[in-house]
Amino acid sequence: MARPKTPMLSKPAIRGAALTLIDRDGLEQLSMRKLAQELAVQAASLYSHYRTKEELLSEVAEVVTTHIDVSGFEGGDWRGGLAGWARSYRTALAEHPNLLPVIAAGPGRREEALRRADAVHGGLVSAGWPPRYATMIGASTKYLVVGAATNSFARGFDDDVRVYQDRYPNLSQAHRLPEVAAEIDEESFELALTAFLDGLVPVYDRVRSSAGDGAGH
Amino acid sequence: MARPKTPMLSKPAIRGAALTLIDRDGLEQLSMRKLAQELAVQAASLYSHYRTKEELLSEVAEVVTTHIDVSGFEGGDWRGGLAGWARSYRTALAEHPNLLPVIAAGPGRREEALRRADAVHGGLVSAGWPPRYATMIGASTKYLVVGAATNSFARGFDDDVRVYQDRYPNLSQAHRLPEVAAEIDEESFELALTAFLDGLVPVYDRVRSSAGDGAGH
DNA sequence: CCAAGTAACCTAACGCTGTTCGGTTATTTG
DNA sequence: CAAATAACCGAACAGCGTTAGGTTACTTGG
Repeated sequence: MARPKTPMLSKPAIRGAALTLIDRDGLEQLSMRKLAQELAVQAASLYSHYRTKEELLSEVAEVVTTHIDVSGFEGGDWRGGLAGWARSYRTALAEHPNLLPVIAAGPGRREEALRRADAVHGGLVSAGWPPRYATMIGASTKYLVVGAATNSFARGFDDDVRVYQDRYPNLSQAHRLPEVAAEIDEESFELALTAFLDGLVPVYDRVRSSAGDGAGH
Repeated sequence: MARPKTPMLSKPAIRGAALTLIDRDGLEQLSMRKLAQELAVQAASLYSHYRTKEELLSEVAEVVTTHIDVSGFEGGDWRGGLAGWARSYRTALAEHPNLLPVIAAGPGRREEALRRADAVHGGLVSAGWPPRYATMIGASTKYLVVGAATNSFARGFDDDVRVYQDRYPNLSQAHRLPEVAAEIDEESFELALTAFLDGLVPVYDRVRSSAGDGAGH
């Protein structure tokens, strides 16, 4: 075949098929050949639209990143803004757990990811945090989200609960049954987020009361 | 060549060479052929000692895991125990950042990783936390450590600071310069850990004062 | 309106990957 | 002392990301 009358491929179509395959079969199972097959095309044709597989994955991650909400900082509510961002971030990752390694690899040059990082930083500074703290708090919150997602979705423990049964008495196996695993993950994340934000309040007060001491930026 | 008089390979030797190559060239650059070459051997010979590359990587991760210290829980000091575990965990990851994806993928069936998870859980329960909270706190702390390590070492942002310069005014580029990046990472982690532990104290008091209400396990 | 250029597909191939097979020989076991 | 096992080898398999070069449709400049 040569060039078709109507194009068979487009960046959105490729992205969509890639995300579908990743969601269904896992990140490692995605190959350019399989992806091409899904699109009824030869693998080499994909390179007319994306220069490398990495570039494609980056754009797929970008799409998912778009669903992260950073609007909660309005009105100077840094606590609510952070909590909303963190929950929305975690939800976005939860919807495409197999894509996590790509997203966790960092924003790189992805516009949407950078725009959001910028918005969070700006929201914290507007609420009164010194820029240096804003950087650290943004990073810390992301630690929590990415760490939680990694542990939850990367199948942290082995599926076979019987492995732990006898040898590790403290790993109460009841908590690791698949049925409750998701619930535990959710609660752990909420506990961590709440404790972290609670622990940040006195820091905020301390930092604010000593504003101008040279503790800023 | 056939079977040599004295064995050229051993599991520790293979593990060691693998870790060296991973540290030097990165996880993706490690292939069975390159590893074999480093050991002056053919790739197929490695399969006399390890069934798959995955099994090898798991054992390499196990070695690194061994350096994580969980001894700080003695005397019922859950706060000190957690902090010590978290810092030691982070340090172990920092020494072999390229191995992080393997370790973050979860304990799987690695003995050392499981033993440590068990020890942390036991330490928390001995200190008075209900088992369910012990599970969540262990998970949360790991979130922080793994998240921090992921963000720090996965080259979160692009090396070229100029990319951000104009378009994202809030991402104060000074904080992203390579020279201070490590410092920021360290401080962010400490801030997050301290805030998290501080935020946990009131939860502890609350949970303890209502012991026997049915809030346990 | 036609020529040149570009875009979108193709087939074929390159060098790489993890892994398996069958062969050879040294050591261990019954 | 025979049989089994362990530890190496060379060669090969299927699959990977990617590139080169070919063919044809659409778009653009003169």
